[in-house]
Amino acid sequence: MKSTMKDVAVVAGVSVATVSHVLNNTKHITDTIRQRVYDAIETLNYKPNINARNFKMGKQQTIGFVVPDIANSFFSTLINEVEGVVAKQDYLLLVVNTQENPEMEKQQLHRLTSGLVDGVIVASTFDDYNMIRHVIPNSFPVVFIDRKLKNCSCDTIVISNYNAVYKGVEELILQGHRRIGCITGSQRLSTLDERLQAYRNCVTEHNIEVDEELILSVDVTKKIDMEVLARYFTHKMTAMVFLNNTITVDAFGYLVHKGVVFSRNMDAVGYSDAGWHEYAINAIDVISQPIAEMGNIAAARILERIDNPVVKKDEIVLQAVYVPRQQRAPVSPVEFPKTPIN
Amino acid sequence: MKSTMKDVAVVAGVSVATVSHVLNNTKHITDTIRQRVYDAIETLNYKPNINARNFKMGKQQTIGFVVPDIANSFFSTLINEVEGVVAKQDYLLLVVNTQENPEMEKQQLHRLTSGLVDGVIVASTFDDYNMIRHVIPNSFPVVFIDRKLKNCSCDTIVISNYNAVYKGVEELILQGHRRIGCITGSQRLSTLDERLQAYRNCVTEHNIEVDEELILSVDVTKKIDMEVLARYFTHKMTAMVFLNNTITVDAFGYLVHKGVVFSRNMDAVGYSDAGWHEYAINAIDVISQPIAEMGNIAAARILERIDNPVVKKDEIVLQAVYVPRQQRAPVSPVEFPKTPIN
DNA sequence: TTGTAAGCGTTATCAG
DNA sequence: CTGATAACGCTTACAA
Repeated sequence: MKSTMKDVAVVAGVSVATVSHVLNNTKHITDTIRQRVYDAIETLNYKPNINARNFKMGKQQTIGFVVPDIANSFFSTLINEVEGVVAKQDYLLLVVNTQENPEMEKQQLHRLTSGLVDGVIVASTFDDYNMIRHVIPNSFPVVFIDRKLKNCSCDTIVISNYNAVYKGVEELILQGHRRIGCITGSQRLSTLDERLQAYRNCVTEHNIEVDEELILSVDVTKKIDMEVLARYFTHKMTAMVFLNNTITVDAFGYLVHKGVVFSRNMDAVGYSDAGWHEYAINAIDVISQPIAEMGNIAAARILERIDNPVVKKDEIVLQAVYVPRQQRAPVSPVEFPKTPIN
Repeated sequence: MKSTMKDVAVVAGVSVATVSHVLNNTKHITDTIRQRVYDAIETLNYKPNINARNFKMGKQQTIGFVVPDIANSFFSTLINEVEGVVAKQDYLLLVVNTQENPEMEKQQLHRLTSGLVDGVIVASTFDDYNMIRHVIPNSFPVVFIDRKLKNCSCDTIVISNYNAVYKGVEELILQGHRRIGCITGSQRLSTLDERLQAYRNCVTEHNIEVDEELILSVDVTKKIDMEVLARYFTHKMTAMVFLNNTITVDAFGYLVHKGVVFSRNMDAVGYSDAGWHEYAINAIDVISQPIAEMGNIAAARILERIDNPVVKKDEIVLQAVYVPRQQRAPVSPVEFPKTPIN
């Protein structure tokens, strides 16, 4: 049977108040009594019921982090960043994984916000706050991250990739490329849409017609099917744009496997993030997102809102940056890869 | 101000008991009253305080999962598996990340087990239960996973890699390789030690002297430093063994980058897991761990222990399997890679 | 310095 | 079918 504070009090021959006070250092207690209490705790193997405490105090010292895909390195680095910050303030970060499933996200948000955590950071799969408004108590501390929701008056921290992608594509064009492929994803549209739009705009604004066959949309929660890639790469593109980290890893790996040597047979700009080895970063241009910064800001912000709840929309937009590879090897732009790709 | 059940009762003109009953479907309530309650809930925007409920019930419907490195695909796939199982039983899986830090693990275990969760699955950084015994209440439902602890009478589910690694190394030897390098990690020793031991034993038992220079130990929580790899690969090995997934990714990437073509210049056996693209799996032999099975078993087991706490050690050992690549290209065994590695 | 007792929001046991 | 009310384990005025 679990022992309670009352048991401890009895064994120590004091009152529960005293026990509570020695546990929380909230009043000065004689050393002798203090010792008696400690002894009693020891013999009873007493552990305070944190749940009773939280209930009484109305505070949990926990923060929830809702992510759509825990296996994506973008989110796992984010998690590590956030954890680093909140742990310092003695908060426990509870991570829940929605698996890109809106229904799950709703349920999990509901549970987290009804007493499990003091505040929650959400990388949502929804694009409209009205879809989840009813599961979140009014003025509950929430920070949305990575994706902006419509009709939402919560703090939101996102990364704009428009300029970076535009710059990256433009660079490819300036190198002479005309057939530039682009692989995007079908999920989390608001983030990927912006990037795809940058690609489209950049191409068009450089007087190249957008060839829809060069645009491939894949399920970013799965590995890309090799057959799909094989079919796609028959379109004789001389350069590629990969619109997120998992796409980059998969497509890059595929192409290398097929004998493509980047910077020679083909140019590419892709996403780096964690999980990447330097060899790849040196082979292609990358777009680097300020993940650490976003994590830090989100963590700081949620802590602030917990301390000081306030109904105020505050939207922070960080900028991804385009990082060209160091030594861009000379490349004959319109030349088709020497090693056939298929 | 947050509204309570009492407020709802007042607005609906009923008693708190009634409100509770309509909320929990625990007694038959007239439709009219039921509707009045629903209306009151609606107008007050009432959400039950889950914390008060949990406190009262002594049950959380949550399970904790303590992992050392959330960014490692081994653990993230495990998380997804476990989540799949427990979610079906209406449990919320709370993932906490210890970042391979024993002190953090201890604190987090302490907090989780003192009321936050009903049971906990732990991939521990400790190797001795006595180090954490005092933070876990007696007979609290715990399932250890991936790593076995000394002095521990909890359920434990591990994967034995000895046979698989032995088989893999043996295969390399049978192919004619004599200088077989091995990269291992300095953390989570009990798991990696077994694998390293398999390597050593296999080599020795085939009358090859173990060359300590061929064994490299790296920090598995970081990317492997390229300079370290460069130095290491001067030792003219003709085949490699990579003892976990992150090592495999890093070293494989490095070597490919340096122009090595696996199955031609070099043979290797490594770890696959998620996060891998097929191109790599086809290039080297892999050791495949039954991650999904481990996750499912662990989840089922913790649920069982929560329902029916029992002090009984039960140790389950799953077996990793060696999976040779399909078409092993002809390879001149002792030939040094044509492309210099450095 | 220590003890008494109220109360946090629910659930559940009784009566009505 | 519905309503009082005790109880869960703890914190915290306030009293002694």
